[in-house]
Amino acid sequence: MQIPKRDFCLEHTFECGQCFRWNQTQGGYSGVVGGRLISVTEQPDCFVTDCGDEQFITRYFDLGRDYAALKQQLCGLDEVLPEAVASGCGIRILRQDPWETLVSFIISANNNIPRIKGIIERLCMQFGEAREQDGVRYYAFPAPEALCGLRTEQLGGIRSGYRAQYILDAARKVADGTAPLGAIERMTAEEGRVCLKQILGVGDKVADCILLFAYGKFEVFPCDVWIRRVLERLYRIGNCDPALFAQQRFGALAGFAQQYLFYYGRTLL
DNA sequence: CGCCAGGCGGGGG
DNA sequence: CCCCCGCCTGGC
Repeated sequence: MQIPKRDFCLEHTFECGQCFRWNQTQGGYSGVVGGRLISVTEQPDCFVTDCGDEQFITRYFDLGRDYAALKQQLCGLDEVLPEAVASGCGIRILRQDPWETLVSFIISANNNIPRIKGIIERLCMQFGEAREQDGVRYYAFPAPEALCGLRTEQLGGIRSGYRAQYILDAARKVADGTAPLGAIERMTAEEGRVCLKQILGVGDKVADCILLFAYGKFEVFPCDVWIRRVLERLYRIGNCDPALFAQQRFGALAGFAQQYLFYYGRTLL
C-alpha cells in the first residue's frame, strides 16, 4: 500500500514522543502496532507499507485529515507557531490503542525515551504473545488480562522500578471495568481525564497524552517539561497556568500545537 | 560520586 | 489548595 508524502515525514511522526514501538530501519521504520509488525519504507515519490489493511493504516496515520489546512490555521495564531510547524512539518498524530498508550505513558513518567522503549519491549517479550511475520519474530503488547493477576515482583524483569505497581493497578482496573477504556471514546476530554486519573501513576500529563494519542481528543494540551520550557522561553509566559493559556490560545487545535511545539523545543532548546 | 530524565503520590503547611 | 520531597533505573 502506498502513502502520499504530502505533509508526512516518518522521523517527525515517530520521533515526536507519541509512540515507543517504532524503530528506524534501512530506508524507513518498522513497528509493532495493533498486534502486527508493520514496516514503512520511503520511496522517492511516496511511502510504502507492507500492511495491506488500508482501513487500519488510514486511521492509524490520520490520513483523512487535511494537515496543510490545519498547519495554515495554526500559523495564523501567533508568531511562534510558524517556526515550530516548519520544524516538524511532517508530524501526524497517530491513533493508537488506548490500553497500550495508557501503560506506555505510565512508564514514561520521570523517565527518558531510550529506557521507556526498553521497558516496553521487555514487557512485551515477557508477557505478550509471540508472533512471526516473514520469518521475523515479534511480540504483541500484552492484554490487561495477561497482567492483572501478576504480583509486583513478577514484573521485576522489565526493570520499570516503582512504576510496576502502577502498571498492575492499570491492568486490574481495566480488566475489571473500573477504568472503562472503551467508554472514554464517547466521553468529553474532561470526563475521560477524570476516569483515567483513577489509575495510579496517571496524573494530568499522562492522562492528556492518552486522550490525545489514543482517543483523538485534539483539544487537550499535554504539558511536560519541554512544553514548559517552550512556554517560558518562547512565549514568555510567567506563572500563567499552561493549560489555561493553551486553551485560550490554541482552542480545539491545542493538541496539534503541542506536538509541533514539543518537536520544536526538543530540537531547539 | 551526584545529577538528571517527557511526573506522580503522599504528606505537611 | 499548594508546595515539596522521594522515587526505580540507567546514562553521563
